[in-house]
Amino acid sequence: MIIEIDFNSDEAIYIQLRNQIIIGIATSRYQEGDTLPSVRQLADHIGINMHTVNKAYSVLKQEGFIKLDRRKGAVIALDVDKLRGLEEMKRDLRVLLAKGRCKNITADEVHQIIDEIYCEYKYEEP
Amino acid sequence: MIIEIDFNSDEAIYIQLRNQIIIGIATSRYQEGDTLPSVRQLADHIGINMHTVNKAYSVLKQEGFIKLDRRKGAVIALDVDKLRGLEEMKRDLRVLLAKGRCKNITADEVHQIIDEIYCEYKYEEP
DNA sequence: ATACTTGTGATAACATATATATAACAGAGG
DNA sequence: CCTCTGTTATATATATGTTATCACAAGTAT
Repeated sequence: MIIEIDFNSDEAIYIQLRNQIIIGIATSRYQEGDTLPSVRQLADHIGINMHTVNKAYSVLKQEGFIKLDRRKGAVIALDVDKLRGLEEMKRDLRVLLAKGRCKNITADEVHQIIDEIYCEYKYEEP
Repeated sequence: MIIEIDFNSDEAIYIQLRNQIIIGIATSRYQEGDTLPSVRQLADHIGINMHTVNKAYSVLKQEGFIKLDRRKGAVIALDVDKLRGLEEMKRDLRVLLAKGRCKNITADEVHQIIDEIYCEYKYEEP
C-alpha cells in the first residue's frame, strides 16, 4: 500500500486519501475486483483514525469508484457514468484553465501536460 | 458585475467568488488595471457579508491576480509566475485526469474539451 | 461454538474553517 | 467635514475535520 499523507497540507486527510486511491485506479495499481485494506488496517498503517479512512471510502463509494461489502471490505468497482464524468471534468477544467490562462499558459502547453500524464497510464485506453 | 453565487453549493462563497473573478479575467471581462467593486459594494450587491468578499480579494491578491489599494480598491494586476503556474496545473490535472480516466474518458476527449474552453477565451468580448 | 474481523452507527470532544454582525481606524478625496 | 477605501479587532453561530470510545450485526477462521 503506497499511500503518503502530508499532514501539513491544507487538503483534508480523507481527500488526500481519496485522490491517491483514484490515481491508483487510473494507473492500474488497483484493478477492478481488487480489495483495499480494511478501514482499521489502513488507519493503523497511516496512523490516523478509523473514521477518517471510512469517510474516504464513503466518498469513493458515493462517487462510484468502489463498493463496500461487509464481508470483503472495500472492493474496486467502477460505476462508469461517462456523460456525468464529462460534465464534471468540463466544470472543473473551466476554473483550472482560467487560472492557467491568467498565468499565460497556452492551450498547446496544456495539451502537452495532458499527454504527459496520460503516458503515465501505460496500459491500453478503454 | 455578473456574479452569481449558489448558496446551496458545497463550495465556500469566497471560493465561488474567487473562481468567477479568475474566469472573468481569463475571458477578458476584467482587464489589467480595471477596478473591482469595493468589498462593501459587492457584499451589498450579492447580499453577503463584507468580510466574505474581503477574504476572496485577499486570496486573489495572495495568488497574484489583483492588488489591493486603500485609495483605488481592488485592481486587476497579474503577477505572472508561469513556472509555478505550470507546476500547479500539473498537480491539479493529475487528480482530475485520473478521475476522468476511471470514467473511461480518453485523452482525445480531454483535448477536445480544452479546445472548447480556450475558444471561449477567444470569442468572449470584454 | 468461540474468537476475530468486517462495515456501520452513535456519541462526545476538540480544533479549525466559514460566515455573519458590529465597530473602529487611517489614508485619500470630495 | 464628510465619505469612501482597505484593514483590523471582537464576538458569535454554524459547519467541517479529526480523534476517541463503545457498541452492534454479519461474515470468517479455528
